[in-house]
Amino acid sequence: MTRAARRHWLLKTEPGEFSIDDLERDGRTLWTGIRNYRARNILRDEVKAGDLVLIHHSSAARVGAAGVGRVAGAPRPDPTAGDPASPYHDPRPSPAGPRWWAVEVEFLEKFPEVVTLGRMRAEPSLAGLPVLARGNRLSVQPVDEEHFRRILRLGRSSVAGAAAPR
DNA sequence: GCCAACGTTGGC
DNA sequence: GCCAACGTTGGC
Repeated sequence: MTRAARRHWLLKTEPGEFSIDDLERDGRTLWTGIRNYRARNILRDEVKAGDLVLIHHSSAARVGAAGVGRVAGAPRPDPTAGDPASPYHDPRPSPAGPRWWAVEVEFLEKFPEVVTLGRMRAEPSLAGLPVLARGNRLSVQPVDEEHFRRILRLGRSSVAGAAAPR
């Protein structure tokens, strides 16, 4: 383990817009449309190529971690910000350089079942995970490596999981 | 659809 | 720079 250890993140998406299935189908995608400064700062300044990300479905029937991806390149200016045809178009001038940033994400795996927020909350070892905090709206969030591993384990074992509600 | 929590805007 | 009003997010 080096000091420059790979970091782990959670990326929110509304599956009605873009889901883990879409990412699996496409193989990779440019993760655009982040329009919050705190999320932007994390994306632009901290996310590195090779970092692993949980793909998190929000505003969905099953809210939670749906799979895993990997950051496939350095963050770059979000092209949708300058595209009048995009719902994420931001017409404001940005004289000091790009305001919004995006990053390429490649598909790694889809969990057999979404690891729901309820499932995560039932897991004492996931205490402190930012996405579980009340009122947390950040669309790019850090995830501890240990938390990441535990969610991965939950996701991979969810079919065989004993406590899956029907 | 409700509504709590958060973020942004804008008058002062 | 304060802060109230407004808009958005997002779980439920």
